Amino acid sequence: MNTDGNNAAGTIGATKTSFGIVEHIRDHDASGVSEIANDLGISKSTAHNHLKTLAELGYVVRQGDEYALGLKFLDLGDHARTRHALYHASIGEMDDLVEAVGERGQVMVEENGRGVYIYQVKSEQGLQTDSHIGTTVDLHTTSVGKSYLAFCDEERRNEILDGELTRLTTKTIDDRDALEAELATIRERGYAFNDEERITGMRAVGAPILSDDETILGSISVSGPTTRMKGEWYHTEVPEMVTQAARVIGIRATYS
Amino acid sequence: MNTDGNNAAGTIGATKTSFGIVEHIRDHDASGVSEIANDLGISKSTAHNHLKTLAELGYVVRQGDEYALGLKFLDLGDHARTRHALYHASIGEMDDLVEAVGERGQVMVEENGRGVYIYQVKSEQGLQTDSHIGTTVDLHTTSVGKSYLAFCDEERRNEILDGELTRLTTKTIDDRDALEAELATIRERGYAFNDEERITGMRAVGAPILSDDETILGSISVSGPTTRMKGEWYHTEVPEMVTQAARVIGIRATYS
DNA sequence: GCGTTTCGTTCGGGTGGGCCGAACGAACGT
DNA sequence: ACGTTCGTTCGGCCCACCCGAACGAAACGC
Repeated sequence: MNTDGNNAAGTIGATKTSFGIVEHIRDHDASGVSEIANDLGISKSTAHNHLKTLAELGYVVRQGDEYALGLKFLDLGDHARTRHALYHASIGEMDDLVEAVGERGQVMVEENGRGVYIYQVKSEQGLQTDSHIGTTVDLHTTSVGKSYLAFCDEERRNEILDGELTRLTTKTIDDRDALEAELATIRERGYAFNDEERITGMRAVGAPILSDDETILGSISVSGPTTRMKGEWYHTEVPEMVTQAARVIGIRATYS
Repeated sequence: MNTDGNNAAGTIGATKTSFGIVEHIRDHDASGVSEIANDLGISKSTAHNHLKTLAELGYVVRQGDEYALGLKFLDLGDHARTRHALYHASIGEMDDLVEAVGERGQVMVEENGRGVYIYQVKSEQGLQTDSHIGTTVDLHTTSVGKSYLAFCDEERRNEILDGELTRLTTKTIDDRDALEAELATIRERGYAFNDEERITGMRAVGAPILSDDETILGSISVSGPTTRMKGEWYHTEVPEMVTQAARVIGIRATYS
């Protein structure tokens, strides 16, 4: 009765269902049994059994008559990012960078062909956007992502850029050749701009974090509205500060 | 062939196995198929199938010939704590508090009878301890936990303190009556001390975060070594600052 | 106050798939 | 070149996952 057919052989259906439920709860903040059963196309009793199991394990908690995500995921998430040397190396330095620039800063690593923010520092002028810790983004639409693409292996880059380049704004670079040209420029000067390529009205400056053996660990950026990110400040001073911070973080990451 | 027997009726075994694998990876940073199969008492092929499924979902990633936790957990963990109004309310204020006191600060909420740190601010004098984001602690062994116990419903307190009170140091309050007396004191003066009750050589000052309708949302604390946490500073000045911060956070949490 | 709806939960029964053991292939290290 | 150990694949058995139906509780409207 499943409409799928996308079952790779030798995979566990129950696990997929459990995580499907978890993700449903994540996307709705909290969910009830019937709602989940309807949305996922499973029976109420099945949804109930999964939730009972997840609750017993501590991964979901009851909130009145609904279920919410348990804080055990916080522990898992922390372990996941602690693996990355870049995380420890960037913490203090990013705070300094954000203070100096006065705009939001973020640290990104690549996973499964997408960029994941593992650390984020808010600036004084708190500007709400949709990016949180753990948010994933298309690499070609951000300054952090382009920094990464510019400095990773060509082989890996081809794997990542294999498919269609999604277009998020009118300025998104969705042509592969144009993107390669942009990456060459970034590779040459050592940092990347983002001029409203992901969100209209937002600009950013990013730079790669390189280990001492030239392998790329991830990248960092600061981002703010076009009203403040402009002129000499945006084109030379901020890039100077970002690349300097990236150098320091790279060094700290290699000696950890 | 399972040695357990602890299967509550109507729960999904495959889900338990999958999360068992995830937790094994967490505890070992990275694990291989055979290692997991041995430690969990399952066959290699079963472990393989679970890992294949988890990898397909993006919750584990291959690292050479081992598996590590994927950053998808970071997203889930962030959503789990974002549910708590206390998290947003405490961010800026805790940083200020830590700067003023000069010692590490943490924010705790209760889940399943244990305390979970959802935010932590390191101080200048970086002191390494074993507590991270997502760490769980016994409530009766910390200043945050005792603050919570002192101000939550009596009914809830009885549920939580039902079992044995684990003893972590010679100073841990492991007697129920003594603990109740301590809680009464805390309730009266509005804040809690921790004098080497969890880790020898560490002291802390904690205070509850109360919503305007007197319900408790969690608690905060600052903690440092006994060499610095002493005298008038520890006994009156720090408590003053902690309770003041707690008041502000409580107000911010109710109007969010 | 009573019908109505919708919630979460429990209960069996059927069968699909999860689990295992054995075999295979590759990568080391000696 | 050998032995060991890794990850992976392949069949088959039988258990447990999934479902549908029935139950109990709570919240609604008339």
